Amino acid sequence: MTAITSHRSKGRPRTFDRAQALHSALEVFWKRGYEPATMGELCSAMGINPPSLYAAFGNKASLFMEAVEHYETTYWAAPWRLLDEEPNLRVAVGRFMTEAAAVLTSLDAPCGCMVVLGTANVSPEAQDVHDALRALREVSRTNFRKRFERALDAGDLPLGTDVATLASTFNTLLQGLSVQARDGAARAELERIAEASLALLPHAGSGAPADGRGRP
Amino acid sequence: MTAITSHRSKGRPRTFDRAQALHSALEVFWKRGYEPATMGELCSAMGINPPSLYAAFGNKASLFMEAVEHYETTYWAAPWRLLDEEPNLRVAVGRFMTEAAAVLTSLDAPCGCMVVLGTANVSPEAQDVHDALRALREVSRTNFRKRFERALDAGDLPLGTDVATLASTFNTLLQGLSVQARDGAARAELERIAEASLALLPHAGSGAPADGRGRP
DNA sequence: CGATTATTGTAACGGGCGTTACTGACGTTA
DNA sequence: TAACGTCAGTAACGCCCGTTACAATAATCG
Repeated sequence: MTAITSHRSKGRPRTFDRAQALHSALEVFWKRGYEPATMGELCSAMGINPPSLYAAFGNKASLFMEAVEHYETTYWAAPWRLLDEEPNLRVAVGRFMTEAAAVLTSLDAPCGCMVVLGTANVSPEAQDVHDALRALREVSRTNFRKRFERALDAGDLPLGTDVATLASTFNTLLQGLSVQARDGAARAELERIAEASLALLPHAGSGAPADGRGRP
Repeated sequence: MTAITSHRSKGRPRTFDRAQALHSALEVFWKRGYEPATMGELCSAMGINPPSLYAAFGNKASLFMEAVEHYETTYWAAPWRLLDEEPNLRVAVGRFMTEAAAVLTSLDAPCGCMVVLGTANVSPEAQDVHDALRALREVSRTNFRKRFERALDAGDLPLGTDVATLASTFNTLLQGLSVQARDGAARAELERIAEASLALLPHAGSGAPADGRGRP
């Protein structure tokens, strides 16, 4: 057999495509979650044996983290850019949430978001991985908040809008969509929820509610 | 030692309080989730040894399901009744979501909802438990939907309101709150999100949006 | 061509999991 | 009091987990 990637160093070259193996690992982790995914299952899906896996990726935790990076850039970089670049706030949020609904139902099996559900309940030994994913979830809220702050400056949100809470609310809804997707919700249903979420955005021009309560 | 519960049958009576042991098991399952909670940890918390546990509760799965029943009646029966009995829709929803925020942060450790996160990612062997909890999550949405249908009849929601999607949206938000709580969000923050969620309720009198889109 | 270096497949390692024999202790019944 | 039935504690079972020796193989370097 010949090497798939050209090697400059000495030694026997690996006979599998590292990037392709990583993508296979991603699918397993996505469907099963971090701890339920076994090394045997990963090896089968990647088409390699344990020593090859450990030589190429370190151990289970580092393989998972690399898979998460791959997941983020492959599936979520574009939606977040869309939220950022679309000038109309409501269009931006609506499209982002609709894209999210598509991503969360993109695999055949019920999946949801790997970052939200991947380490939803893990044993204490996996605390490191759990914390790393929590940091990524925090990034999601920050993305929302920055977008809403810009909208506030642009006059697309009423003065006095609590953008922090608004961002938390959308982030909460986004994470809830993962649970729905994992439970087998159809993409169309997630899209309806995505549309309904736009009602959370207060309209500029209407006075901003001081305490968030509606008129009784 | 004397028996704690009076026995009418023959044989040596058990020396521990079954209900109290169940509550201890609930706390462990709540904090850790179904599979990460080990029998050793459960036995320690319950103050008994494996044979006593198996004699009293069957096995891990049946102990978990019984703990879930106990959890539902102890923590969620009252909030759901509140949603059902409070006549004013917005007050009902607002109070329910606020109560939910309190429940989801009621334990010292980060917890979230046991039904939402308890079997978030499990190995295929625990499919039965996973399915049972999914059915319970479905009940949650049904509760919302019935309440909104009543509100529609009472004129508290505009004619033509998509109550099914509205119920799904609140259910999604509720499940997202569990992820937030598990990530260590403070109760006050969950309460702010709970208040913000009221914006999802369309006001009666304003025309119901035919397609859910806001005015551009 | 040897020497070196990395990868490969097989097979196994220690450890922790859920679960259960087994033996002794205890309270009820006859 | 003697027989019976259930519970308690110790210790172990089989299984599967993530991980790794080990020897064979295949490429590059001198």
